[in-house]
Amino acid sequence: MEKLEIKNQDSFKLKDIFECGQCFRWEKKPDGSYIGIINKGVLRVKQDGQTITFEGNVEGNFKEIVYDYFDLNTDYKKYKEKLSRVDKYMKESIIYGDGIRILKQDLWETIISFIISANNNIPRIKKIINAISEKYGKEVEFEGEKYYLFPTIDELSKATVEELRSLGTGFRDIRIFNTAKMIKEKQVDLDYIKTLDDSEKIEEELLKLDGVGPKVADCIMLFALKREDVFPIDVWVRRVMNDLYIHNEIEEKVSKKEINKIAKEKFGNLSAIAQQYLFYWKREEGK
DNA sequence: CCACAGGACGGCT
DNA sequence: AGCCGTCCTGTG
Repeated sequence: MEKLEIKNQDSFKLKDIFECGQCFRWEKKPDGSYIGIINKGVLRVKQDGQTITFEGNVEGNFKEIVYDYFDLNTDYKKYKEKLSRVDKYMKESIIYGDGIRILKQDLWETIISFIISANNNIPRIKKIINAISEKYGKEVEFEGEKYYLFPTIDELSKATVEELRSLGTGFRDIRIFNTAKMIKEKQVDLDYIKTLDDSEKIEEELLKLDGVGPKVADCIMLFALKREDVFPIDVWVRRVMNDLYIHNEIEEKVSKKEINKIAKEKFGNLSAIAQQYLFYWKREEGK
């Protein structure tokens, strides 16, 4: 068991990070800490004000993995200062979601997770990902309990469509099956994608995968590849953007094109970060 | 029992 | 290019 303590950490709140809709494998424990299964192992994170404690077992250098996963080398104050100047809405949303950070998650796991997210809600997405991990992933032990890592490409490629369906994936079964196959056979090469600089080129590659449309591609690019210039548009984002900036009487009529244009104008190359604050603010408010 | 919520896709114009 | 019906499961 390894341990790392960080003091004076700003822009870090467990709830904001784990419940802003970016991740599916973190659970809150009765003592307020969170336990998460990342691709390299199991972690527990505790927070006492500005002091954060990470404990766990991971493959590789513990500190490096924690810093990388929690994006601890990025100064969120800079983002927040810049975006607060956009308008009063951004300012308010940043006060609300002050502790948000964008996690840097595993690309393969993020692709499958967000294919599952299509037309789906968070509790069910979590349930499906846990079921898939339990069936195909490696078992690991942490504090005397059993956990299951998200399956590797090879492990998940062994799944049949029928098995995937039985795990509750619904109509997404074939999409997961096809995408796993395409990635295993390197029709879409994840290592190649990681070397790409141009967001448009990355999107083009991701869209080749079955079950990956514009929204899912943007989420993958943001949550696994740290692209700050994307703008994933789901019903909530459309709702927020219409309420704040567009004011169309029929929300469904607002086109993605129009939303993207306004996002570019207002938030520039930080559109993805702005979207996280806005989304979290309005979604929590609407609960 | 029904209505509703949530994106990708394919067939249509 | 844009519109719309369909896909599955959980909730109220």
